[in-house]
Order: sequence, then structure tokens, then C-alpha cells
Amino acid sequence: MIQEKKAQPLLDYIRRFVTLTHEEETIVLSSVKYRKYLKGQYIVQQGDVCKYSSFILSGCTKTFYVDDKGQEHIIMFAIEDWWTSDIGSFITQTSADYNVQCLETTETIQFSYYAQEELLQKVPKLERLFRMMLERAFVASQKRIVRNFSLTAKEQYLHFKEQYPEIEQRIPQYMIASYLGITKEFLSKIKSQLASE
Amino acid sequence: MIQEKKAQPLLDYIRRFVTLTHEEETIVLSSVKYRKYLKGQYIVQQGDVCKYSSFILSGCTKTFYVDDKGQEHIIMFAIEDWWTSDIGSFITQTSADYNVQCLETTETIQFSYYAQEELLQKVPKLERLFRMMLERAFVASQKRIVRNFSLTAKEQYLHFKEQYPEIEQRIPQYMIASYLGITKEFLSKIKSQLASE
DNA sequence: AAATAATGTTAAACTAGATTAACTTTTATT
DNA sequence: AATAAAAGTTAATCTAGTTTAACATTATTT
Repeated sequence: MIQEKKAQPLLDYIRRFVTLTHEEETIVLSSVKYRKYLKGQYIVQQGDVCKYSSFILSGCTKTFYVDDKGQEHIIMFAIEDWWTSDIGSFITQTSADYNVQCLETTETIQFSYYAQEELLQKVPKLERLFRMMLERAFVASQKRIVRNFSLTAKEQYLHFKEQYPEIEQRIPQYMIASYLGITKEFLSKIKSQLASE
Repeated sequence: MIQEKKAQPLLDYIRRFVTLTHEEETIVLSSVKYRKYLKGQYIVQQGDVCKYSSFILSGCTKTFYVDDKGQEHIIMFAIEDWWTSDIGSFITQTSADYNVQCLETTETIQFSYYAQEELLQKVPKLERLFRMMLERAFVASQKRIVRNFSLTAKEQYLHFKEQYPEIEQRIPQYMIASYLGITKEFLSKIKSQLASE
């Protein structure tokens, strides 16, 4: 059982969506595990089954895909108060398409697939929490598709900077380029263009 | 109250995720409305609040976004047994970013925002249904982002044909080009290349 | 059957962004 | 402080996909 103090950010997060009794909160805390990763370690590896859905207490991760040509494509970043996993692998318990790697020392609270299923039986209110989280995630994902289609690389970069100023500070530029789907050289060009404007 | 016969595809769909009692099924049917749209009509219009989440009994829709330059970008198609709406607008009841237009005469079963909230109170099991639907939708959306980044236009077209052969038949090519994020001219070139291989 | 609108094709000129490669700056390690 | 490794820059060349524009084919309407 995780200490309530450590789990405070998770409880705060949950409260934004549903109201749990103290007893229900206790059940949640008894279903999860605390785990700390070092910089460079993998939470999920392409090919493995994704066993956990992880809530981030501190640190930063990137989720990426290595394609047939060996190219790395960053799908998302995650920082404090975000969730990360390979959901496709997690929900079907089949091998993961993506890697989740820590870019900093990262503290997490983890829900295992089976613990989560059991937890949802015991605290059905959490179905609502997950439903609402997924609604938001899906909407954000759709919006990203639209941006990909309708904005130039420069516009996408400006949008990223505006939407995630904290992430932009913490992460090397070449990873931001990968997230935007452009090369690091081209992002560099965009930045020098912006600087001279 | 919708006739049980008409709602059969919806009930079958729900049964793939959760098991409802007959009484619960009746509550579901009493919360929804049947509505038929003609070809060309809009289920949702950019700027309006999206009032309904629609399950498609027959027909076909496109969801698209018109950008600042007046360009239309198709985000998704939907056919029988799929759901369509502007989820972002639906869940927050704020104005929609997207249009949903019928490409054929389209019969739907619709959940209004308020009816759905009420329904979820009465039949909490449905939270699980929606959670699972959204998991799948989110995974599919993420995969599309990855394909956008890692496949050429030709590869994406082949993937589309393979994954949605029925849709490819029913829809004009220029809309498929829009869905893939390329021009109709370039799709035409790809097709002639493929034909001469 | 003719006319119109919608859809699809071809080809030339163009451009956003990729590739390659050499170089500079910053950060981490000894 | 010196060295190595990681991250970022610049510039020339290249290419996948766009734009423009004219034309061809297929549906739809009268």
C-alpha cells in the first residue's frame, strides 16, 4: 500500500473528475504501486506487453515508435499529473507498438492491468473517471491530426511552444522536431527564421 | 421510445462490451431518438453545439474541418455500426470545430447530451461501454498519427484500402485524398502508378 | 438526348521540407 | 582543464507532394 502522502497528486487528480469516499480512496491506494525510474530507463518497450498504466508524480517521459527504416517518431511527452502507457497494448494485453522512456528521473504510481480490472469492480465510479480521461485524450489526438493537416511546420512549432511551454524548456530540440514530424535541421531553420523576424 | 426492432443493431453493438438486463435495455431505448437524414444534410455544423452522439444504422457520413484558408480536411468517415459526433463539442457543450455531413441517406439513433448523462446515472454499466469505446477510438487515432509520420502517401493509401475496403467503394476519390491529407491530383497519380505496376 | 454538374486525369512548374555533410556550441565525464 | 559526447546550426542539393490549368469521364437533371 502506497503512502497517502505520496499519492496526494493522484487523489487530487481523481477528484477533478469524481468524488470518492475515504474508503474508496483507500481501495484505490491499495491497488497501485509506487515506482521510480532513472533517466534513460524504459517504462514500456516495443514488443513487450504493457503491464501498467502509469500516473507521473515527477519527471518526464517520451513515447516513441521506431519504424521499419529505424527512424524514431515521438508520439507524446508526459510530465507531472499526466498518464502514460501504450494503451493499445494495455487494454488488449498484447505486445506494445511503442516505447515509453524516461527523459528524467521519473516517479510514478502504477495500475497493473489486473489490479485495474479488479479495482473497477470494487469502485465502479472509476469507470467514469477513465471514460472522461479518454474523452479528453481522444479529442486532443484528433486535434493533433487536424493540425498536422492544416498547419505548416512553423505554425505547428509555435502552437507547441504556446501549448506546452514547460515541456519545451525541459526537452532537447531534436525531440520536439521528432514530435512535430520534422527534422531537427528544419526546426533549426524555423527557429532562426523566427529569431530574425 | 424507439422500436426495439429498429434499435437491434445498437443493442447488438452494446452487447459486445457489456451485458444489460432487459430492463436496462428498455431504459436505453427510452433515452434515445431515431432520426433520418438525407444526403447532404448536416448532423453537426462547425460553430453549433453538438447536441447528439449518433449511432449509425445505415448510410455514411464524413466529419470535416474547414480551415482559415477555406480548405476542407476530412477527419473521419462513419458507416453502419459506427458512432459519430464532435466529441469535443459534445462533452463540453461548447461550439463544434467540425462538421458531420451525410454522404448518403443516413439513419441514426441519437443520444442527447442530457439524456446520456441521465442514462449513465440510471445504468452506470454504460460508463464501461463508453470507456471501452473511447479506448479503441483513442488507440486508432494514435495509430493514424503514427502512419502520418512514418508512411508515404502511397503506403497510406494502400493501408486505407486494406483497412476500409467498403468505405473506399462508397466514397468519391477526392474525399479519400482529403482524408489522407493529400491532393486529389496526387492520389490520382498514385493510383495510375499502382495500376502500371 | 442534351446539358450541366460532379468527379477524375495528366502534365508542367513550383515549394516545403528532407537529406547529406561539415561545423559550432553546450553538457557531461575523466 | 581536457576530452568526449550530445545537441544545435548552416548551407547545398534533392524529392515528395502542391499548384495551376486544361482536359476527360461519369452521373444527374431537364
